[in-house]
Amino acid sequence: MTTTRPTCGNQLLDALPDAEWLRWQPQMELVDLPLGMVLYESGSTMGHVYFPSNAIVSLLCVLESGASAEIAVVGHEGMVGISVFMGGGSTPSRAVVQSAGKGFRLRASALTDEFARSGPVMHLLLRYTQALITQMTQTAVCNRHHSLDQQLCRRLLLSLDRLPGNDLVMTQELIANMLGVRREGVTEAALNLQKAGLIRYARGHISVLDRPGLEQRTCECYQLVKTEYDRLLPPQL
Amino acid sequence: MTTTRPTCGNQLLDALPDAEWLRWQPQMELVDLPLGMVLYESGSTMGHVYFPSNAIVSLLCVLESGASAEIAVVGHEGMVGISVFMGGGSTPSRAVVQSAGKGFRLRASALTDEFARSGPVMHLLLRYTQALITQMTQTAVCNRHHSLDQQLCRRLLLSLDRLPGNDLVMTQELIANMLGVRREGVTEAALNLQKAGLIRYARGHISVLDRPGLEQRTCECYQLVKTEYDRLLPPQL
DNA sequence: GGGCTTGTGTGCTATACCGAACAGACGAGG
DNA sequence: CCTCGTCTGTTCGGTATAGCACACAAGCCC
Repeated sequence: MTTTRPTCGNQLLDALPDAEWLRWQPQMELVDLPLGMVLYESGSTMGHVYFPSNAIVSLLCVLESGASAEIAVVGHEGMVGISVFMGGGSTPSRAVVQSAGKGFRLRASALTDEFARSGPVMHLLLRYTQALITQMTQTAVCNRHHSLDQQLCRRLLLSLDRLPGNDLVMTQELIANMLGVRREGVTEAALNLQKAGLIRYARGHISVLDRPGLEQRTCECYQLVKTEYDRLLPPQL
Repeated sequence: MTTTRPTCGNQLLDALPDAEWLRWQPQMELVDLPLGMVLYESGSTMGHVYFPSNAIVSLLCVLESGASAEIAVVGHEGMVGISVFMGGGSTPSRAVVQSAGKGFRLRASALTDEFARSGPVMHLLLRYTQALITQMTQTAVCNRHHSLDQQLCRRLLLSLDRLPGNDLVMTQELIANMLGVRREGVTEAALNLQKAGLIRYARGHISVLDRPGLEQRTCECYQLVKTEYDRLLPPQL
């Protein structure tokens, strides 16, 4: 019997080969990611990359007018800060903690060093980036063509997939910012879902009562993105 | 005096170091890219990658309902088929020639071989991918928050940047498919621009009369993406 | 010329979402 | 207890776009 490596809760980290894991371990910091924490501002140089374990991070694109839209969600399946290894070192978007929790932090230079080895880590990160791109593009079409009800379902499922249990902590105001719509619109959509018996919520706390119901009510975008993640990043590597 | 290498019209290819250029040259095919040609279908395996010279390719995301939206535009500044080296080998989007012209084609395996060398080509392609991601995300917010008039301006400028001269060949129907809106909406927006003296058009032919006017009327998204391309892929490498 | 396709303009209704204002309801803290 | 801030529900009017139907005009083929 070999002693198995302890899992850290982040799928990318847990998928690392042992050699890489040993190299990284001394440099990884476990950090708190409180709600609202800004990991990167638009255009800022990224000093670290983050691997969420039970936290969820939103990648937001903010316009001059202050209006915004979420372009992707990152939780225990991914990492925040891909432009560190893609090049450029910054993006014109903002990364905000949308559900508090913990995550691992690694200095950007450590990641670029690892990336320069062109080993399995590089290919893992590139496949992850490809999956992220799919999420972004599908979100874009979804914005354009699907109803707010459907988008709300999709968004709830995205959070649900990245958290244990069936409870979410998120106000309607927060959801509105993420979907890029008015708060009142979210109120209405949430009422629809509540009337249908799919969710129950009160003051920033949402309990999902009928997850299959949500999956049925949402648009194709949710499943399509999920399938692509599974294809590119199989749970068992 | 050394003999200078002939330029081929694609910025990525022209930016290749001589060593890589010599390796690639025998494998590159110059191909015709007629209007409407589908380079990749959603989910299909990519056998080649394409480097447009004077053609323009749209990356479209198509929904089950048949509705679609363009997520990015690729012309002489880039390449089509990034998922070949990102991993996976396919994307859930479609690549269609939106303006006829020529381009260079390379077998996917040749590109992955080159990529595996982890040389300057890899970093160039990754930076390009990063720029493409920016274009996708900005398009997503733009879809959400900006008016059809502004989006039409942006879209015309995108084509204009990738073609010589001031004339575009594109019907309103085609533009509507790309922007993910109704054809009638495009008619109205185009009328606005024509009344303002910015463009003139007739039966699929658009002449841009006042490019600065278009730039002024469009939203921030256009300039932001352009700036990011210039940052990541400086014209002089 | 006649008949066809393609591209463009227009007129309706329906609906989804925005903007703003406001009312109630709950929870925390003094 | 009361106050205050946060979160949610509701309302009303305005606008942008969808969906549909149709008219017209220009080019193409016969």
